[in-house]
Amino acid sequence: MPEGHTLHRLALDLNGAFAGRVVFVSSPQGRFAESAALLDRTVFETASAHGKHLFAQFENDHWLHVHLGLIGKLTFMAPGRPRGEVRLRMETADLVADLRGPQLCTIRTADEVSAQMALLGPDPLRPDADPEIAWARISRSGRPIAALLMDQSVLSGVGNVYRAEVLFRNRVDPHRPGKQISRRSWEAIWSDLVTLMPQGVIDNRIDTVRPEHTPEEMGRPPREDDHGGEVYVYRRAGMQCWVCGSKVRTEVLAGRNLFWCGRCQRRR
DNA sequence: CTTGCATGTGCAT
DNA sequence: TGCACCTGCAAGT
Repeated sequence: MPEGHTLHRLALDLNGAFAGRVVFVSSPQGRFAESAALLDRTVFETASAHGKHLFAQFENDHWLHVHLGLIGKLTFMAPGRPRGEVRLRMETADLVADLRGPQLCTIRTADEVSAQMALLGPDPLRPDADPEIAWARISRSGRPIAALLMDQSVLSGVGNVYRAEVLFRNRVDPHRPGKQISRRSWEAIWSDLVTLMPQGVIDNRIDTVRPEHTPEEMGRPPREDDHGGEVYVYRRAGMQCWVCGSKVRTEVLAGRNLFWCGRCQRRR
């Protein structure tokens, strides 16, 4: 489930487990063995996330840079033999963190980390984020707002679930070009992300349904969506919109499956 | 058992 | 625009 909230949650969990401690680092699967040796038995200083990127600072200007991609996972468990293909293992006497299937796992210097962060747009989960930087790009672009929200150089951390849900919650047509989005709508979208995403970090899942639209309020049977949360439109193609009852639509936009309600989402 | 799909990105064409 | 990457899970046989 790697959208931005997942990486920020992992940074918190890594800090809770390892910050300030000497850690054992290895690569059971072997592909990260040389790099793991550089980190092994050194101090894990601190972890942080920017968008979908995870950074962990170790001693000696060694920064671990991880991107989970679509299928990568970082899981915690009690010490024991690794199960499956584990690219990177970090551990202390009482806790193990195993990384599997990452898109990217490499060691960088502080300068390289800064350069990487400079490529990323403002992250709604970071207190230092400046939404004006994103608005400057969006308000000049002819690309659909649904594509701009996914572009990590415009803003970072939003993935396919948050893009569909934040556009629904703010009744914005996903196809509307950025330059035709009103300042008012953009401010509503950004502030909604600043509300939704920290809740995602706390819950470790994405829930977007407002209290007035919960199954109890709407007289619907309770259910869990495939991704493990309650959402309005994501992966609900062909099903009834929970607000207006019309069919949830889907199409591929910016290379990913987009979901939206053609009746509810008409705002500029 | 096999197949297909997925919350992502980057490279080739 | 398409696909390769790589793992887990759910659905189908």
